Amino acid sequence: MNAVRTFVFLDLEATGLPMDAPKITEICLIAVHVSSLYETGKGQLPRIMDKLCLCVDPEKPLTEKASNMTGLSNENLTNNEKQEFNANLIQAIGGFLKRQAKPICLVAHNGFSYHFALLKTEIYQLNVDFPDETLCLDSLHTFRKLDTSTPKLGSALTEIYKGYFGKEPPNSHTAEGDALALISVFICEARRILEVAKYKTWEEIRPMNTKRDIY
DNA sequence: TGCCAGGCCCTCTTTAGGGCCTT
Repeated sequence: MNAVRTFVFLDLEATGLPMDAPKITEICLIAVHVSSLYETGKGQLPRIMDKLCLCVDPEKPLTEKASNMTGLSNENLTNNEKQEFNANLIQAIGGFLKRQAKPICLVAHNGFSYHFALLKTEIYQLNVDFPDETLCLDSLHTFRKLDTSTPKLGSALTEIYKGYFGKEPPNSHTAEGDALALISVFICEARRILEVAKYKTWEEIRPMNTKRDIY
């Protein structure tokens, strides 16, 4: 396997958790070249980042908790005339990824069980898919593999961030805010993370359980 | 009618159960 040249940090906001058969309400992809991961100091963000952030009409009600947490609602998404998860969005993501140096690795916190799985479910419903050679890395699993004795870290993204920076991550529970927080902590441990990283291919990602009616 | 994820990790484990993490 060729060494990853671009890490694309992914965060989704959605109508709920997997038991709610969620639909995406916001997606953010931030692409960072591997050289920037090594050259950026702790507490700084890379100067060169490509960002794609899109709000999405989920076409189903948000749970109250999800709406309160994210600040997104069916009302404000509709009032802003956001489109559903459709071919335009897939085309935008596809074009964004094509601009990045390959191989590409998507990174998300709890990605294997949530973000990648949900994104794959939504993409499948449009009868399209990402290239199978796209790699995926779950930062939740990866951080748990690290020796976190100093500082003592929880494994939630906010806890990991507080462990390194001693404060709450800014703009938490917005897709861009969480993606940037993930980049910040990833940079703190980039070399160690890449030593223990266990990648999956996009093909290996299991879609989120869809046995319940999602419409 | 009721339906309530799932992969990973830890331990009071391995013939299992429970908690974490994501909105």
